[in-house]
Amino acid sequence: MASDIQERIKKLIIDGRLPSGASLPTEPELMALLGVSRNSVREALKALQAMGIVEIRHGFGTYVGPMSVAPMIEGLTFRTVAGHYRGEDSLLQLLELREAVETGLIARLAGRVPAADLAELDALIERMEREAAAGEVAADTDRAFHATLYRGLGNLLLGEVLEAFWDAFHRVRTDLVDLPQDPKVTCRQHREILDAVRSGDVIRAEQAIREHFGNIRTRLGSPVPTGHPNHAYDK
Amino acid sequence: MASDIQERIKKLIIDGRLPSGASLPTEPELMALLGVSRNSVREALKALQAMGIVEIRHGFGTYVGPMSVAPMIEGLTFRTVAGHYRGEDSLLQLLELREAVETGLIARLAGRVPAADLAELDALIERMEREAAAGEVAADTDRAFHATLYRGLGNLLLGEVLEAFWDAFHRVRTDLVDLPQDPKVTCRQHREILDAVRSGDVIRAEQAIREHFGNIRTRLGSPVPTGHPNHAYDK
DNA sequence: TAGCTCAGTTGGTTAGAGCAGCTGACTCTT
DNA sequence: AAGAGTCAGCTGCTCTAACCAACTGAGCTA
Repeated sequence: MASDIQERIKKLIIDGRLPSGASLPTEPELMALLGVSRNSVREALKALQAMGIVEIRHGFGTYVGPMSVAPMIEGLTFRTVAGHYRGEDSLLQLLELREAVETGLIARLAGRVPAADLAELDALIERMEREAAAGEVAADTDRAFHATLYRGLGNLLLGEVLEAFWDAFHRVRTDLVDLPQDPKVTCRQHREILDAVRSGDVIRAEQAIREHFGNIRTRLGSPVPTGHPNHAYDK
Repeated sequence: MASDIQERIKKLIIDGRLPSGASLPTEPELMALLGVSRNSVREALKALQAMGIVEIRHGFGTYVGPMSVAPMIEGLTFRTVAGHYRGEDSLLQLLELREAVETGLIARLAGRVPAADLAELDALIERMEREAAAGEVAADTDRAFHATLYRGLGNLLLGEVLEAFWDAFHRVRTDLVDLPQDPKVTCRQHREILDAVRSGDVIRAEQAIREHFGNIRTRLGSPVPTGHPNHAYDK
């Protein structure tokens, strides 16, 4: 009976073709509509909120959520942190996931990034160089670089997933280990990635991405795979 | 105050180094421990359950969840279904996500799949052929093929994510559109993928994966991108 | 000894009351 | 007449207290 409530609320959204931001019935209305107590309604809404399906604003109302993949960040982050504290190499796994996916995608991208994005990427590298010279590089600058890079693939969902991976990794990294950063190296690697992608050189682009991740991996204290992108059986 | 409760329960797990399946305090114990009412405890647990962080068993107790990425399937599925009903091409986007990621990964895989996995993949294709001849192909056979294929990358997290994408796509597909299936074509394509990967021919492997997804895409009623894996600016 | 029964524990659900944040209309001041 | 301050009302948030439902395990019965 209980989890049906979640399903029935989801059905309300689906059947009503409600877009993100549309307002949902109030708690008392849902009680009447679904024939359950307030408590059950609230528990269902809490669960849906955790999945990003609804958005609850205190004193205002309940709304259809942004439908982003953001909620998965929470789960990924927790999983990684918990694994790390239990002595697993969960952070490395998350990094390898990003490396594997981004290396694969860069080939589709080389030589096909629209001029507008290229310009934006140039600006982002310059911004990072300025920040590096000034001292601290804002985390958002790195994030924006990766996000803008893959925007050219023209798939909104894919972009969101990659950002989610980035966010999870970033959150875990700052929470857990204080990774030594050399902003200048990061700048140079970003520039190399951009140059390779701009020139359409697939091999070089893959190499650049791999080196970028290899750099992070090294700072993570893990051996870098030898000579080949695949490292499935290195251990 | 409210969402702090979730954080504090998560902290219990982290600080206690609790592994998946470990039992958590009972609801009354959590009330005393956190100094909040039962209702608030339950709402927090419901949210954590939705994220796969805890697992609640009626009449038995509350436990640390499996920490899988399974919960994201729920969110992805809903997002896709909702988008579909609102006239967006969300299902196509999900398929493209899978295609982009799997095409990218196959290059890392070609020629590096361990013999045991190759044998298993052979068996899976044979099983699918038998099922195809008998009539209906079990969905799990296709799922197992994709899962086994990428197992060789040696990253458990990556495998889980790919399975989550597969699951979401499968669920939406069966719920929404009754995609015409030609099991024989699927069998042939799986065999081509396996042959290419076995021979270590990266180009052919990518081509085979692309063709496999192109096949699904066509049945989805969408134009197949012309001549190049990238289709960012075809529209 | 094998199986059943029942008491105790745990989560599930309901009800009612009061708290807290936000909005919009109303009123008072300028 | 225009602006700012106030307040009534809606909304979600939290708490208490009681009972229902599922599961376990000890003890009883055959």
